[in-house]
Amino acid sequence: MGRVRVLIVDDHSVVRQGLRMFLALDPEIDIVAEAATGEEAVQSAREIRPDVVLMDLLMPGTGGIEATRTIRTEMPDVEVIALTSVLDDEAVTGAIRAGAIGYLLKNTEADELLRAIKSAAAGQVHLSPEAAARLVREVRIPGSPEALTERETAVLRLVARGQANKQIARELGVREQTVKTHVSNILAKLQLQSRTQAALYAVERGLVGASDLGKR
Amino acid sequence: MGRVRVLIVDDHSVVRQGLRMFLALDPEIDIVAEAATGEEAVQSAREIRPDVVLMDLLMPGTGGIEATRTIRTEMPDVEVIALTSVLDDEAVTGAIRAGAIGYLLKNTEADELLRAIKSAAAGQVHLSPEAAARLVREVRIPGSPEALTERETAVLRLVARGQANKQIARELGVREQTVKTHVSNILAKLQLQSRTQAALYAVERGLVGASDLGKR
DNA sequence: ATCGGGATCCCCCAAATGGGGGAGGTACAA
DNA sequence: TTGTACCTCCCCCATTTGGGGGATCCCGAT
Repeated sequence: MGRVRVLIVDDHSVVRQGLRMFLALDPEIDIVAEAATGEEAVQSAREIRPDVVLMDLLMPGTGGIEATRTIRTEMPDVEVIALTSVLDDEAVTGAIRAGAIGYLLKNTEADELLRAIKSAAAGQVHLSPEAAARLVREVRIPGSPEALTERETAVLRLVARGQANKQIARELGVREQTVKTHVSNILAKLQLQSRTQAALYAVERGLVGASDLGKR
Repeated sequence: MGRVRVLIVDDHSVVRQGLRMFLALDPEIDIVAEAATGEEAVQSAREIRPDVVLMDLLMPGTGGIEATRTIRTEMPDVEVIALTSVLDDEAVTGAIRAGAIGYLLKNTEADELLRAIKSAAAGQVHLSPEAAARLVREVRIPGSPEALTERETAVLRLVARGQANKQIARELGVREQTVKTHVSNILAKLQLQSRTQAALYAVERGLVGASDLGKR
């Protein structure tokens, strides 16, 4: 196949310059356009149909996530890589839900960025390790359950084994109060009403090994 | 006759790997497919018509017992061997009632597992000694302590969908008091301490379909 | 240096849950 | 007829659960 045709979207021209500079060094990459806003990005994507869009998420006006969603629904063959300086759960999961195939931080090395672009052109997912970590915690499901913390996950795992707060507290070496707090937060984040629902939720997601169910 | 065509069903890929590894050593065994859920197992059985299905009972979603029932009613020529890590009366009798021809624990020796598979392919019953013991006891004592009544089963099914007593009462058209009584009796019969445990118990036994879990 | 997230604990309080009784009704079988 | 099992509902009461505050500590990032 030919060179990978790339659209760069970022509101800072310096960033665009920098990206173009060092992406141009790769003979397989072809920078076909640039955009400074979400609207421009969508417009440009419509006209030139790039293979890959490098999309900054933090932009004035139509944000990168919104632009990503529009592009992906209108042009499923155009892959979008989210490129941003911040790493937070909402941005990561939002971008992925909007249809981004990759998520990279701006401090990624040159060669990793190149690999990501080529992967995306081939339709393969490429996430920065950090972004991937965020994602696995957040199971992709409508209703956008917020990511549970490590401790909360541990508690949920025990809830899903049918244990009462008191038992969990003993097992984790904390007060029952603490467990109660965690359980409350879990229910709030997952938008559930009872520990039984939480337990079922965990089982559905395979958060507990099926074999663990018998451990009573 | 030719080699015994086997379908492995287990939600843990490690277990599948392990089983395939050491079953592949026998020249008479042919692993033709694997499945990770009850649905997959049924689907796969329909497509490839294995001689024997090695079925894990403890799986998230459609449990192994339910899958066994479906396979055996649809495809009587496909034999199912229940393979699980836990040994309890409900699982044993449930699996047998669902149509399993064998019941083995996961810690059985390699050669016994092989014998069981070949026996199953020949339509012969093969139970682990412990399972056999449970079974005779169950048959001899029909008034088994774990037999839930029809109404109790209905209640348990709703408990396993994460519903509160009040909701269940409304759904069944009775007082909340009645539901409480049923739940208490269920817990007593199954020797459990909480509704969460009851819900998990029901899921393990495939009392609720995987699709039901989402019905909240 | 400050800010925020995470974990830990506390109080109060309402609701849900679970266990112990009992008590009608029906239906089916000994 | 007399059980017996099942379903239904009730009372009382202890415990558990869940929600609302708030507080402290630690740690990592800004």
